[in-house]
Amino acid sequence: MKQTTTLLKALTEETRLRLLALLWQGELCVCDLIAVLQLPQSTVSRHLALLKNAGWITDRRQGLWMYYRLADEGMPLRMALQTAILPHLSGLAVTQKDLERLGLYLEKKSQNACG
Amino acid sequence: MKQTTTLLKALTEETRLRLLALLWQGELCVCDLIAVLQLPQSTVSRHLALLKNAGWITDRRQGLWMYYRLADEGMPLRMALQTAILPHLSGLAVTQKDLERLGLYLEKKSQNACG
DNA sequence: TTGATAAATCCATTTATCCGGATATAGTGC
DNA sequence: GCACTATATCCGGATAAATGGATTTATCAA
Repeated sequence: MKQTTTLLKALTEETRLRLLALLWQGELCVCDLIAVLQLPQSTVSRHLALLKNAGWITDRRQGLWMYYRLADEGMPLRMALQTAILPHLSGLAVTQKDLERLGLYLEKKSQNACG
Repeated sequence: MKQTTTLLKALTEETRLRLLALLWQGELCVCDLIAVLQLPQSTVSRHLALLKNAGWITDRRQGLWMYYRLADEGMPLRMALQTAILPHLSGLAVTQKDLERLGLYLEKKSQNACG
């Protein structure tokens, strides 16, 4: 039961839902997420840590950057919740704005990388 | 987004999950739920009110008794979450004990009604 | 109207959660 | 080792939730 409520508690905060919706698009590093959400670094990092502890996401270090992505198949409840929630999130205005910002941000980032 | 988090927040408390699992069995009145959960009346009543406000359950008065049951079809997100969570809950030890207590309680209750 | 019962609401207290600046840690390159 | 950057963690204050006893409200029956 504890594990169940931990999993669910992780979902009850707008910033964390926005993070999950963004990570649904694929792997992103913390600095990407900070740029898109436009929130303080400590806030984003804290929410990511909580999502990770709850089992929603996993991380991977590459040099200085930490990349986060949705966790792989695992707990059936988590998979079922994911199926229920992610499509719903993508219909919300907040999420759509975030995804738009993400698109612009990644575009600009790739230009810089080549220039 | 607010509605989404409200719906999810309602799920982040053990007592409320136990209530939902019990009501999955069918309509029950507050006194039934108090008897099974063995918690103070004000605690149970408060959690029921919260679940109702979030849209998870509906109530119906019959004389002195208030009967609660899971809400009918409605918000797609709620239905999807329900589908994800209720089967999971019924596999948990806490829920199984509750259902067992419910069975014993209802049996005793029906005997009293006839005797 | 009165008395009894079921349930909701109030209240004060405790507990959990969130926030963001400050600080610590980890990795990179010189 | 030292400077630099990305990220994690710490900390004190603010806000939100949960708790359960006491009180209130609603309903019924005599």
